[in-house]
Amino acid sequence: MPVELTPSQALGLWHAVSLEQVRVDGRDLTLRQMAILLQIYLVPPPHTVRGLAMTLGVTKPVITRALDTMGALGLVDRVRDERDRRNVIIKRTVEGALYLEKFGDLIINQGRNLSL
Amino acid sequence: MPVELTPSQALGLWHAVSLEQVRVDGRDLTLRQMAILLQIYLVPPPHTVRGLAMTLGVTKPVITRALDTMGALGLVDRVRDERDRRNVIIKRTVEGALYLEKFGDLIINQGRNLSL
DNA sequence: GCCGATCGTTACGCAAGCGTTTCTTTTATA
DNA sequence: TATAAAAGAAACGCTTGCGTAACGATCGGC
Repeated sequence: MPVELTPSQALGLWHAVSLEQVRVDGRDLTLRQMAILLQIYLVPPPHTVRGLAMTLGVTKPVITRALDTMGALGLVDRVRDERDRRNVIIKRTVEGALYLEKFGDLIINQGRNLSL
Repeated sequence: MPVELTPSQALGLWHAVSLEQVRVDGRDLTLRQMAILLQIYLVPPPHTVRGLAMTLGVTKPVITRALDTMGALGLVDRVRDERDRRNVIIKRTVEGALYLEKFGDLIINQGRNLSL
């Protein structure tokens, strides 16, 4: 089920959502952090630091730091993998799910309000 | 012409675009910078520092710094307003227009590839 | 012409992200 | 069992963005 957008709609949607997100959310996640968060919540687990780093095309410390930040915000959680204790499994949280649910609503509403 | 999206489509679109943008673009504009850039290019001029600050709901130094950064990247330009020399008029650039055109294409393509 | 108001910038100390490198723990292999 | 490899975190110096406060330049009203 593809989404067909005109150039005006595409940029207009991004514009409206970015604007509203800046105005409303004090947290101000970076694009990388947002990409990581969405990857964790939209792609089936398990998620590891190394896996996320490869998917995003960034180094591992970037993922570690992003998880530190978003963990402090309660958006994600980390648990040792007991089957291979070198790994860390990144877990979703209720707060993170709520955050993305609200963000999804924001996108939907701004898309609905587009009048270009 | 509204855009109707399901929650999966909304978050899936944001996910795909963010991911691709992280992988491809080394510039890594913040959400605020992106919102400012889109405001400049999608809303009829003139744009001033104060106006952008009010629209975004942020302080003026935030705008000044964002314009510094994006100006260094060639994405925007600044010109003194000769009618009221206190003002600075923010100008669009060819490079900025190309940047957003490519970004719009990215959104359109990722939307088209959505298969949720 | 003066003086308060407005506009954008700059300065300051601080927090957060970056890339690279090093370290610790754990696992796999010879 | 000794050793190499792998995963994630921590350390390092650096860059960039932040909020607040102060600043110089310019305008408008008296």
